[in-house]
Amino acid sequence: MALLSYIRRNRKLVPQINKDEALCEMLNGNLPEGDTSLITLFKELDNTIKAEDANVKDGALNNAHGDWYEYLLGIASWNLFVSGDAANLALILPNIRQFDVATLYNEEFCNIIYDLREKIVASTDVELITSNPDFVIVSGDVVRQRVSEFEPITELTTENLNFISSLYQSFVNSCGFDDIIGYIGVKASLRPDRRLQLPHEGSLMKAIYVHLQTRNWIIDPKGLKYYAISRSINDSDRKALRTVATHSITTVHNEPQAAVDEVYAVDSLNSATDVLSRILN
Amino acid sequence: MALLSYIRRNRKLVPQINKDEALCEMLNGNLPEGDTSLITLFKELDNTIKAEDANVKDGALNNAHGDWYEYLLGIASWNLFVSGDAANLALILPNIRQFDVATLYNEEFCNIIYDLREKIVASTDVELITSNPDFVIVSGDVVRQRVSEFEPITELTTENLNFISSLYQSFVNSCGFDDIIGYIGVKASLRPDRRLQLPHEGSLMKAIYVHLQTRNWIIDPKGLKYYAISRSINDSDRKALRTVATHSITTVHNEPQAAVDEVYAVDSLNSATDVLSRILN
DNA sequence: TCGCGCCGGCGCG
DNA sequence: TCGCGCCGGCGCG
Repeated sequence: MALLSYIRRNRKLVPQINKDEALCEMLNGNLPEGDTSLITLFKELDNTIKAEDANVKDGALNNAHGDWYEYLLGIASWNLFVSGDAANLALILPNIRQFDVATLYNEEFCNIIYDLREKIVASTDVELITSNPDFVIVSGDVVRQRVSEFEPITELTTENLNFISSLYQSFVNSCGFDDIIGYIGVKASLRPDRRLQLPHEGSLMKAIYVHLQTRNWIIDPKGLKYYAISRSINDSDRKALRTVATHSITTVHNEPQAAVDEVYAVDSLNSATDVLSRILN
Repeated sequence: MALLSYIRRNRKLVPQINKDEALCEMLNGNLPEGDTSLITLFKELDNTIKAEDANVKDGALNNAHGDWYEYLLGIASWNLFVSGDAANLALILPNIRQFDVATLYNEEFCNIIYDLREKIVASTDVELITSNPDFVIVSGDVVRQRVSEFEPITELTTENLNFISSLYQSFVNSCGFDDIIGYIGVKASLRPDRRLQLPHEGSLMKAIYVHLQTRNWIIDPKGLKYYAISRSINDSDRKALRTVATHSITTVHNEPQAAVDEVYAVDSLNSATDVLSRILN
């Protein structure tokens, strides 16, 4: 069937979803309505895919949900910045094998991070490992320095999805200490085990930031923010995400600091815009 | 079919696996051979179950694998202690809603942990949350104080599974500072995201321990160990699990300390015995 | 080929 | 009822 261009079959005839094409084709190139529930929408898209090919595994849909959710948030962030209603921009990041987030900093700070990693490994065989955050928040200043065209995204096309997911490349080696405002951990859904990946990531990013600050005698820094966004969040999630960044509780000198600064439920493009205007201003 | 006592159907006719019974019945009450690969074994058990009822979902099997793996490690630990070849005992822990690990400590230390949690929450609305570790390692001394019968487990029965998974109850309020030697994070398999739950847990348990030590002026403490065990471990897993406990890198005074002290691949009862004799001695 | 980071569907108390 | 903590099956570079 020609319509099924977003489901392919590999050499073993296992169906494989092309995540970008699937989203664009099923939505006919249109962004979801502003108030459409993404929980509902993704279930409908799942049903469409399963109706096309019942052999599609749940794991494939799980995988797609993660990207779809990031794409829609990435578009909301871009459009908000283009409209002039956001001071800063949230950028989708690829995985850590594809991109080292430290290289967003200019050479000076990037080298300090390299140096920190090396020294820690060399002295004690201990590492500073977390997954790449889903989004990085960069300052509007650096965005205007590095990007020249600011057109809103009004259509869901694979070109547009490719644009927002590779935008980060424009910012390599271009951020000063204050140009990386923070990160966002994004999950389509939470579980009591998986949600702890967020405080881990927040803790590590903040510990590295504190180290940068110390090494450079930066007095009274702005601080690094780490936010979490999911389609649905309950009270236990909120409580767990208030977990302390452990580097801040061993001495009495510092106030204990949360690993995740704020947690937001975002289940539609409208709420994405609302939440991002709070985070990005 | 009468044989299917370990697959039940709820009111909506959805099949449900009784995890304990399933393991015992499928293995006919026998422990796996010492050199049987658990990866292979679990796949065979999955196939048996799916052959009985094709509607069993992968999620149900995932859930069962976690328990089966813990049961077998719990039995190996018990038998090792009973045989006299282990100084300490690793106990299966339930989830955090069912049991607060802090209550394993005697009243004095338990109250300090309560106090720490309260003060942190009251002062800064920040929490100290992680999932319960899968296993706690308690000293042989306290085991001999609290348990009177030491029979090896030679059969897989639901009674025996119930025994090893509720043994922890014997140790409530009975551990001094040095009687909780450490914890073990156990996962049947790892993924690059899920494996980070282990350093998070290790980091938090160690930060709490350091706090106990500080509050009690304990000089030169033994330290708290956090181990990780999985059926299969690759180089990236090992590297990620060497991630630093972040509380140990903010000051120059302490040596950076790993959140996870050692990582072991355990894919058979024999290797379980080998690894546990290293951890528990 | 494999490492990354994705997430839903559990059994149980 | 729901919170806990379980984990495999992805699409992609």
